[in-house]
Amino acid sequence: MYTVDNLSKVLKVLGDPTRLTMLKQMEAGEQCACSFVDCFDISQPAISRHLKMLRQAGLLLERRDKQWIHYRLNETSPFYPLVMDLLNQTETAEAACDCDTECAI
Amino acid sequence: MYTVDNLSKVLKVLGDPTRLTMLKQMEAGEQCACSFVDCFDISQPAISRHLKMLRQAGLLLERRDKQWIHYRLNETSPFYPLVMDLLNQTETAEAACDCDTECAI
DNA sequence: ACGTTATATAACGGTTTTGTTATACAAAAG
DNA sequence: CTTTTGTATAACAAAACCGTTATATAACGT
Repeated sequence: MYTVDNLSKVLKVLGDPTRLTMLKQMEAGEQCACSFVDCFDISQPAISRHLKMLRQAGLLLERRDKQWIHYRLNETSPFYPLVMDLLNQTETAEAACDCDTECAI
Repeated sequence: MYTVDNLSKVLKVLGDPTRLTMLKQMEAGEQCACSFVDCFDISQPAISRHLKMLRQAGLLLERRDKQWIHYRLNETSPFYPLVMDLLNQTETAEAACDCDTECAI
């Protein structure tokens, strides 16, 4: 069971279209931070902060590979089932977002 | 299927402890606006605005009875299943909140 | 060593949120 | 008609949010 406080904090983090789209993209698997920078029309520092909020909410895990940092959904988060449920019910981001990730491992 | 935009807007509205607690209380059935005023340590206008946000998100329906306005979950909202799912997984508000609703119909 | 690429942080500004108090409106009660 | 009770709106202030640019850090490539 969630508490109202814990759940409302996570929902607040989820309640942003940029962050929700990021999560949707990570549904397919690990994503390099640089791919988000390519996908969105906001600055790299803005991307970095959105990722930080998702991380601090415990929703993401990161893996460093050389100079690239790859983010993925944290399957051990108590909110992971909720997040997956939401993402499953959400349309794929339309913006095709050429995430061919040059930085692919 | 939700769109990222629609879902993020609703999650933003849900991402507040006061509003989430309000919804949790309405899980049990219709609630008079005045009962919320008794329950929370915020002013009546603040309560009124939280209710308005929930209403505008399509999550609530209202029923006027004399001078009292009763709110209930909108079961026809496309987000109703999601809201119920969340509420079911959330602990009952601890603050006993003497909602014996003097204003009972 | 130096420059380049990827990421994070700092500092700042505009907008939104969330509370407040004061006031208006609606309905009931005296 | 005037007062009381319940609810909504207006106007305002403090805090949070989300973007920006500038700068720092980390790791690689030459």
